[in-house]
Amino acid sequence: MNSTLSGVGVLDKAVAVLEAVDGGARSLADLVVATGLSRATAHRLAAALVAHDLLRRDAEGRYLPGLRLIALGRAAAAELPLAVAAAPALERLREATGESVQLYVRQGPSRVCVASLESPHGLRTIVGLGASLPLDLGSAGKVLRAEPAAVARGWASSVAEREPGVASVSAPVLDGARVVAAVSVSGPIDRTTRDPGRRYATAVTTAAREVEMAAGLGPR
Amino acid sequence: MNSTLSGVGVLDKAVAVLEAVDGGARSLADLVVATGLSRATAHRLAAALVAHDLLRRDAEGRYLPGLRLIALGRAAAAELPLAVAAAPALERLREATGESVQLYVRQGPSRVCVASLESPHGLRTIVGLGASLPLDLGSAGKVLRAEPAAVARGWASSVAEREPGVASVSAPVLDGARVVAAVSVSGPIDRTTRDPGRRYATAVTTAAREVEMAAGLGPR
DNA sequence: GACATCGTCTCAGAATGTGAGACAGTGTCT
DNA sequence: AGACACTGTCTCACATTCTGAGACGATGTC
Repeated sequence: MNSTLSGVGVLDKAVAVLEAVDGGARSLADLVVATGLSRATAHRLAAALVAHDLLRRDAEGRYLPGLRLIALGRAAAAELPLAVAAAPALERLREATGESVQLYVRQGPSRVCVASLESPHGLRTIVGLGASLPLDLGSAGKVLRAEPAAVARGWASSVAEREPGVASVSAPVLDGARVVAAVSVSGPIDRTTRDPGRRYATAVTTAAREVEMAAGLGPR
Repeated sequence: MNSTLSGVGVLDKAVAVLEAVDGGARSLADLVVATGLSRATAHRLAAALVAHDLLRRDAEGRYLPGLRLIALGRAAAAELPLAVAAAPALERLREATGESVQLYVRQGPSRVCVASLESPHGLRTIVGLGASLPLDLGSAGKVLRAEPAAVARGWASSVAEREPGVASVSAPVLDGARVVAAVSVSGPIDRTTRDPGRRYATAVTTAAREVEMAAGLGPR
């Protein structure tokens, strides 16, 4: 199940417990099956996490993510200079395209959405802030993987790759030659057409340059 | 022995590391002084947390809160039925008063802000979502402590108690006789006057009743 | 009434985490 | 140039800490 290289330790188990509750309220028994720990161990770790407010219990005794996490989450978001610097450029990109806009950074074997603006349309792409998406699917994945074709052209597109009915165009945010993030526009194929690059590539690459400028980076 | 505050264990140390970085980027040496751990231990724990994306490292090698935290934080916020149910009532309260509005819940020895709407005024009270504030100061503190005078009257007020220049009025959100949260309005004394209750008590208690209704609770 | 399932707690055994110290790399004085 | 004071990283023998089977009382369900 869990595949990080780590000799099993308390911390790894505690994190497993923490991640088990991020889908919703879980009873102790649920935690046991989700983590593979023994009842005694799951109970002990959960109790310890509760003591630190990383977990809390509802009236029925089930475990929920603790309130401390919402403060830590905000600290994590605030400590992302790129996301805050990028905000104005992303806002302009949303206005120019009318579609949902996201900023992704690479995170080990996946990509994490660190900024998300939604299209004003009724039918729109929605990616939750902090959401973890696969690196091998979608235009942003190509960009973050530094796929040769994407690097050469300065942008990448995908149609119904990660999600049916959705197309997207992404451009790399560069620091020198290093890809540090991907600016992405996505929307329903009906609006984006099956060749979304034609429509949005210019706007997206422009936005990527603006982000670099605002963040003090640059392609050099 | 005592199960409330645990004797030192890995988990407690890991949490100490996690909390050390929520103020900003920290070098390993910073972590050592902040946590009191040995360099070797701090390094090992930090590395383990990085593997779980609960910590990350910037270009200079310093430790920052990890991106996984922002997803967990959002999950924690989403899992707060009270906060989501309260949103419309709080919005109405902000419109009615023109001041910043917060919802607090008790958290052990302090109170945590679980919903925060800011006043449209240029000069306004700002309380970060997830912020942890003292329970012994401010009108919301009185309410959450179930201070007799506050319970009897149905609301509490404070002037320049927690923060100079700021006054607030809070009302309890009740489930039966139990105080589950505090609805709070706060602003600069110049606007709220030195008797903020006169001005806002009705609106705040009304909002508290609306929150109870929306959350399926009630004073009975 | 018998039975299943829940959360909680204890305890002996062992696996796990621990800190001193070695190490290489970097920056700063003299 | 050297000497020095820092970094962050890693190893290793030791013992502290965590572990899981199982007992327990409460609840819930046939």
